[in-house]
Amino acid sequence: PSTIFTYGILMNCCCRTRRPELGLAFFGRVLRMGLRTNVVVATTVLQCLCGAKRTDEAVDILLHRMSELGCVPDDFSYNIVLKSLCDDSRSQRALDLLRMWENERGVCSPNVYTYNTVIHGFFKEGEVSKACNLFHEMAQKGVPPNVVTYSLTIDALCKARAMDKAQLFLRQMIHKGVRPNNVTYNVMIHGYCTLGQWKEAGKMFREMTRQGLIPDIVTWTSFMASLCKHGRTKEAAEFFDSMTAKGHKPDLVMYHVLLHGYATEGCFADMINLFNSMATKGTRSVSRCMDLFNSNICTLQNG
DNA sequence: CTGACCCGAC
Repeated sequence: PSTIFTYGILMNCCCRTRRPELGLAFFGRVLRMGLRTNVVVATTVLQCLCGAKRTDEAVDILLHRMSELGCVPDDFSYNIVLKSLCDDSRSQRALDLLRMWENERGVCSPNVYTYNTVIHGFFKEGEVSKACNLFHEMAQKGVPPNVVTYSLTIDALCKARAMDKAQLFLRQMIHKGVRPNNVTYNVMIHGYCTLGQWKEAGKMFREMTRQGLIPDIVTWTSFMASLCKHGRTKEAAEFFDSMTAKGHKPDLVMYHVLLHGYATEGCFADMINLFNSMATKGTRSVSRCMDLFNSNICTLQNG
């Protein structure tokens, strides 16, 4: 009953559970069985290669081998490989590939995911002007920046301690009708907290809730991290306690932040207590991954 | 069956 679709699902699963080589092994079976590959499965192969840190092979397949397999790369194919190049700190190479894609004039062209990926890559590498050029270019080419584009730009400005410019961008996006989301406000709040500008952070927090947005675990964690960095771990701990008392489940990052705070201030007894409560409460991220894997295995067997 | 952004870390 195995069709190319079931292999696609299985390979995707291997990728998500961090077993890209296994996914590639399944693709080997697809080839041996003589099943006809479609563009989604070919793109999943790219994803597996990228996950296995074999980006150059992914580029080669994207540019040369996909047509041999009888399919045309689509926007997903390009975006996945571009992301991998950017993750490897080769954003300029990603931009070159983006240019090649534009010149192909095929069925699809770079979209908002594409630009966001490469802009983010440039910001991460400190290539601010290249990132800004792309920001302007996308709008000119009829791809308006969305909430992600603005959020990652605002994040870069905040990390460069340019809070005034970040604030300007926030106003600009609202003016252009792009609604800020939790991420947008989280990076602003984190920016102000990092600089110890608690008052401004509070303003952002109130603006966020006024917009009907609900602060999430990232909001709280970054707030706690800033408290710890300013030698106020005790307040961070009180915050943590009130959160858990309200039934909010801390995640691994939140524990790490508080543990690191305790460690910095030499509160070793508190560290041990927290460590023990961490072990009993546990985190479910790993088991969730396994659930995903199992349900997809079932799909395969039923197919 | 597929893609982009925020919190830690040494």
